[in-house]
Amino acid sequence: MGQMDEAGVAFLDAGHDHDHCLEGALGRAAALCEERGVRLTPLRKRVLELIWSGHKPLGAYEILDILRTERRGSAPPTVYRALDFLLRQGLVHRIESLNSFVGCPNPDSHHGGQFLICRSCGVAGELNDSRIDDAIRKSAAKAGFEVGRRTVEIEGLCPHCQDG
Amino acid sequence: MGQMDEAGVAFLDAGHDHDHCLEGALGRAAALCEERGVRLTPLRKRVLELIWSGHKPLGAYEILDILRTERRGSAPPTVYRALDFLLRQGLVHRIESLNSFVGCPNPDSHHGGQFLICRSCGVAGELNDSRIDDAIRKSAAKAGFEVGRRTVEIEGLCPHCQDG
DNA sequence: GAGCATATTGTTATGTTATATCATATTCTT
DNA sequence: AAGAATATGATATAACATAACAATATGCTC
Repeated sequence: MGQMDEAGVAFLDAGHDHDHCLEGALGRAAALCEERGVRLTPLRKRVLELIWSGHKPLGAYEILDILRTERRGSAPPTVYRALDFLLRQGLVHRIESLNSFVGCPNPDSHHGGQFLICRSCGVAGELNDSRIDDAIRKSAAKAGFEVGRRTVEIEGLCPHCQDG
Repeated sequence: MGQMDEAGVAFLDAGHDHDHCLEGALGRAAALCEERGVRLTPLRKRVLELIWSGHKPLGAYEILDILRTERRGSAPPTVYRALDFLLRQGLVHRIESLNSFVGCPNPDSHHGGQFLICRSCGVAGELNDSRIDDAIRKSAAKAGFEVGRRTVEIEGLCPHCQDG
């Protein structure tokens, strides 16, 4: 699996081993939670797993539809509470422009994600380009604005979908 | 009223004439629609006016609550249709992270806006820093991604709200 | 391991945001 | 004036999210 550089993104990983990526993500998540003394319960783990099972952002109700087939009594709060936990731990990101959620490949450092979202196939790749962040910080500083959470979501066409 | 530079933003305009800003926006909107052969009907104009009546992004249902006091039969589609029109004409922007809408100070050129949004007072200032856009374009190009709509929303504290 | 505090999940209800659909009315074109 | 296209009225429902309280599980102290 390709190593991510500063601006690396999933789209580049052609010979991408998806199962390995999922297992890796779950393993890192478990380790991180252990380290932090927070509980990655079966429910939370399952939701994270569902989110990581593809690179397409998943809506809360899509997750719920799957959970309902597995756990009786699943309801919207079931999902939203698990998502709250995963968001707080930096294990998933919310894509504002899609009301959806994706796994975070770098959960160690809390960061606002930058996303490239393909309008054709729906895949979302996370970018973490410090130059974008620098440009934002400089521009905000010029306006005397103290920067908090950043939302950067770029809709467009991924390399695989540009041919058609 | 302060002239906007490349990265100018409403927060900087201390001796800011608000009514003039509103009238200016409505005037420009009317001229643009005339030019484009599209109709800025009374309803659409009123919605735009409501959005421009403050610098805080307005939710569709906030707009609706006001419309209901003015036009019998106002309903969600009334608002969303007007918003669709205004968005298509570039007269307003949608703030994804707030599910809200703000007026666009530069409706001539279609562009994805960049916003600084104060978590304390709620005011949203539009930025249009080409360096942020350049950084995004470069980073996307590196990933082979064809850039479409950009969503850049920075939550934080505006100069006026940093004292407390 | 019994008792207690805390955290997690179950359950029901409701709030908020957005769209589908069809009817009616207005405007533009010829 | 007739017909096409656009805009609005009206009703219903879909999609997204949270409030509030009950029940259960977990961790801690003794």
